[in-house]
Amino acid sequence: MPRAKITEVAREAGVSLSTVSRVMNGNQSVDAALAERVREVAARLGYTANPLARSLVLGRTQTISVVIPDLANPTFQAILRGLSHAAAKDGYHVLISDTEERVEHESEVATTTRQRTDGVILCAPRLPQDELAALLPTIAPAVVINRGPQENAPTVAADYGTAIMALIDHLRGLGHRRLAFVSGAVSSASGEARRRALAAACDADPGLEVIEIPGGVDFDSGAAVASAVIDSAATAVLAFNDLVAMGLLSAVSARGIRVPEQLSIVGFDGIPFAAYTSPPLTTAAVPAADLGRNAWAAMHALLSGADPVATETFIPELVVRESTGPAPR
Amino acid sequence: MPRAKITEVAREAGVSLSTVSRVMNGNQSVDAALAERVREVAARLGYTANPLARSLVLGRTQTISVVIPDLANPTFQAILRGLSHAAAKDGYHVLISDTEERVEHESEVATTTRQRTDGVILCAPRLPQDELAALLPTIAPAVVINRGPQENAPTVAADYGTAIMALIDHLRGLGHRRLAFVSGAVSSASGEARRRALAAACDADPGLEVIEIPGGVDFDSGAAVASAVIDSAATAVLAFNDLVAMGLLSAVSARGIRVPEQLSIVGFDGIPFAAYTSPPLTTAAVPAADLGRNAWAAMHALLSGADPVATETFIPELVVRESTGPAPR
DNA sequence: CTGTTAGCGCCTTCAT
DNA sequence: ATGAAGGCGCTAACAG
Repeated sequence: MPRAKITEVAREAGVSLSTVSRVMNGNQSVDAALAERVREVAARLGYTANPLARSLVLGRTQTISVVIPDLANPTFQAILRGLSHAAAKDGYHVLISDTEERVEHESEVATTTRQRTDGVILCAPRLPQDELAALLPTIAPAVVINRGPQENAPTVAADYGTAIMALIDHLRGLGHRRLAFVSGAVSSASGEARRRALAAACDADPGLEVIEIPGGVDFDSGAAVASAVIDSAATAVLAFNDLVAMGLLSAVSARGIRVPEQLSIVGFDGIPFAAYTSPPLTTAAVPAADLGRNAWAAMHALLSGADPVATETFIPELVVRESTGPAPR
Repeated sequence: MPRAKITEVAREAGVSLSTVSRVMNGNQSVDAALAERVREVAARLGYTANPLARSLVLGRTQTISVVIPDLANPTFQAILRGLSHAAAKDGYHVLISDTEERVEHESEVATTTRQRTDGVILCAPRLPQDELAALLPTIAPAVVINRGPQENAPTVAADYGTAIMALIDHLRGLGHRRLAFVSGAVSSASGEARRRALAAACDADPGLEVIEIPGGVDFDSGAAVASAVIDSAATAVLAFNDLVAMGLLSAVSARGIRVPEQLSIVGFDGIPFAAYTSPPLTTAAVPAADLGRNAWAAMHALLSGADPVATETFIPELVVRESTGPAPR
């Protein structure tokens, strides 16, 4: 019960505030014996410096703000986890904000939370680039996750384009030529990256065809596009993420379609559960925890005045499981 | 960019600090015209009161601390999500701490984070009751999740006992008499509740047999006990949670055991993914987001001086899916 | 080496 | 209705 204030410790130990403060902060310039006495009194009183007061005078809170769009999404959860563990290891606290996919609030949340923290790590896939660019300088130091390189903040991101390529190559290798792409309903940074990669793949291989089917980002939206996918006559489908893939897999299976014999499905993200569907999902595993860990490392560097890398990129790993197989016929 | 301090606003508006403060806090005792002018200047300068300074003088931070044992666990994630959404709605921030299942740190984390927040919501299933009891008064106000009623803090919990009963009744109804229980390796509050319910069921029905198999709390530990489960000759198994159930389901399936024809499996928690395994998992759905929401409500009441309910209990819902079926033979 | 004196930025009596 | 002054609890010059 850190009820005790520095004043009481000082009085009890018969010294001045400054001395107590020095001792508590490990300032060597205090007589050893005196320091020991102070420490003892402090211990006896259960004294700990009030972090708020320290923050006010020191100008730092030992806390960072993390804003993410959706705590229900396993990928963001993993990012948060890696981040929070890493920050904790360095003695930092994490203030978490879930914007619940309401893009209009992201800037404000970032700004507001920034005031009570030392910096913000921003995961805002759908925030328009110009807004983001305008926001960043006002909340520095900031680190951005899963967006292209930024003017005013280091960036930690997965390379969605390359991962999509790997997925496509995998499918092409299996003989698939007509692909469906269930895109996230909303235009996100990573969605764009996916789309670009798809387009590039089509350009490179005229025999390849990709039908884009608008969808969402969760189970339900995956299930919802089942008909559209089937109607598309595609032999393989790239889902926006594993959640969508799982919803889709479940829905098409329910309609008697066999995966992968009649339809191959690939997910994206590599959430742990993707290994437990039936059949297990082929996917591109985004090292989300690493993203989080590295986002913290970048922030830590910023906070420590070290010069951080401006852009860090992770290549998702292609994980081939049983939801993909040779193209039918 | 809330760079502006109250002093600048005051100077710019030609008034005193106090006036600005009053205006910003909606204190009516300020001349309307003057107030308007101040507001305008404040807006122009992008002024916002420094939350840290306010916290220091006001003695409240508008932030609560949430400590949970494992951010990788979907149930805790859901709790956090419900909690954070509810708190945000009331204008509160959330400082999140993941103790990574290191029970020895839970007290300290709670104490430390309490100092920078207005209260702590504690999810510490394995913290010994006496330690918890000793801790609570020192971190008040506190709210405890998923533990028995506490002396010094309101409690929000799922009724594990009743849920286990429902699961057992379901299995008994299917003719199962020899059950395996894959217990979490560690003794947690909810683990005890499960065990008690199991024991009670055995007492009530001498024909019922329950073999306890020590396990963990995640996929891998579920897979790890596959042999033990098979060797136990049980016709149905209650997994500690859905994760364990999934790992187990996957492992026994790989050994050619058909679920539920040869072995019924039930999980616990009702994580979203449990619906997507093959076969989909019968489970007891803990309303985790509700737990979180209500934990916040309890904290909010505490913070507002309202008298909160001391103990709130949620009954998990039995969700019957295809992983359970009639006992073989 | 230790104590005294200023603030950090804001809110709040207390006067006026 | 407004301003001046004190203090929230602590750290950091600045003096001794």
